[in-house]
Amino acid sequence: MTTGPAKPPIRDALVAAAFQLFPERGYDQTTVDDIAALAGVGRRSFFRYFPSKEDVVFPDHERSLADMTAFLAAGPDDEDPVERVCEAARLVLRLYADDPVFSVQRYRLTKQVPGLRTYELSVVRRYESALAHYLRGRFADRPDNALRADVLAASVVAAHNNALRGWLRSDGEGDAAAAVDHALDFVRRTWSPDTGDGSPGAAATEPDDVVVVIAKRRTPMWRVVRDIESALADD
Amino acid sequence: MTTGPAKPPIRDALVAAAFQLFPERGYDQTTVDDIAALAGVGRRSFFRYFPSKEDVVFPDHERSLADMTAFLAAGPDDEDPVERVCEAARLVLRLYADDPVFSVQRYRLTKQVPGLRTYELSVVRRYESALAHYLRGRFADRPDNALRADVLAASVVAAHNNALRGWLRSDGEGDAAAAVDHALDFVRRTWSPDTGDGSPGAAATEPDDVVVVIAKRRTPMWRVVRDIESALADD
DNA sequence: CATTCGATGGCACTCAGTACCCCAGACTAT
DNA sequence: ATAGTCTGGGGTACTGAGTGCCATCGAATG
Repeated sequence: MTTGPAKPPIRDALVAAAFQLFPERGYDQTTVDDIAALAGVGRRSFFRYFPSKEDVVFPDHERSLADMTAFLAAGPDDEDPVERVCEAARLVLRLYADDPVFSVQRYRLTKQVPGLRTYELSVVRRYESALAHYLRGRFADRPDNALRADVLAASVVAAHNNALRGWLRSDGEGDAAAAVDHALDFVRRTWSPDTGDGSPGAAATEPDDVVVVIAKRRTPMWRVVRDIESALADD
Repeated sequence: MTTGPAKPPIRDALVAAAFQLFPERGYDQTTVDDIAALAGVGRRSFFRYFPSKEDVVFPDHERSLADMTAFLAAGPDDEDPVERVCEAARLVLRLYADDPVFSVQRYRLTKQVPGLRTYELSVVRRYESALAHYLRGRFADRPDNALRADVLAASVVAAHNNALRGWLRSDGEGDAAAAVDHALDFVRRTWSPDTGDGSPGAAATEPDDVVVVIAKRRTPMWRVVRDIESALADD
């Protein structure tokens, strides 16, 4: 009875009705009354399931956002935060890739309805804020931790969106996972601690409990901290 | 000249009326009729000057966006694109910093009205798109130019917003230009080694002195950072 | 003086979103 | 069983944003 196939809940009926009417008449030309009528419910019930007309276009983003924050919170403390947020981005992508038909349909809609584009922005922003919040905590012991967190979160989201949009433009034909992996790899390369030129040398090879760091004055603080951290790490 | 005093006073009156009423009654409790009535014009005229109620909160963003795109287009081809977009971000910041009272007032408003936050997001997005479009062109000869452009544009915007928000939170008391310079410097440094164009900033930091730090393993990070910071400080 | 044009006000309309009340069915206490 | 009440949906009326249409007024122009 719980998973009866002959009883689609009202919520699903509303989503189905909306995505039947939107491609036919267009988003603006479809009223909430039309959707409710086609779904066989009263207009009032629509707003019981969706706080606004726009929300029916993103029916399960609330759950997805909750999933992502839970995923971030469940991360072990010794995991590289950069890896963790990249994995979180992959999690979101999977939500799109698991239902390509629906995702492409929605993409076409949002592409040509300014109001939906704006709404989608606010949705994406919440993901970005969740990432930034997580990173602020993980970067708490670094200078400029909020700035670092905001910029990295924005970078990850931008890379994710770049790959996702490319995949959506191809009608969901290509390999979404590979595309997002490539994009995230780009971000990871510019952020991962690679021993570059001019960085302070860290004599961490000695097995005793002392680390000696030699840094030149006016070395960027992030380089110093980065190398200290890797030198202090127990691995 | 085109910038003569013959500007429509109605528009300014509407903005003044809106920003008088919003703090009094709140944004949602202020109707467009109220604003128009206080400005001494008909309700219909409000929508002649502003396409929506939200637009009156960002009266000159359209001009600002045009300024920024023009600034990007006017850049010489031999200039480092990273520097150019950073300079463009500074341009936008100046628009806020030039009128601190208005900017702080608007910040307080957008902070507590979800609809305005969403609208501001769409505004910021247009700046980011303009930056990304410019960078796509400048990165045309590199692999992943679109990805590189999107991520860098997002980073610059995130850094700019981080600095701007900090300044706005302090009621416009601190040095906004210095804050955004610091934030943009962070972005520039994480991108300079990767862009590898021999940016002018890289050679300028010719270290002349050396500092040695000795730390024990598992020392709290904040302690290490504090000592390093004071040792590296140029005083 | 008549005309055209641009800017404005007024009116009426659609539609999203909300407040309030009603109704039907299910479950429970007596 | 009868009454109480809890829940989920329906219906009505209202507010307010945004739009289309037309009348008006004033200035520039013939």
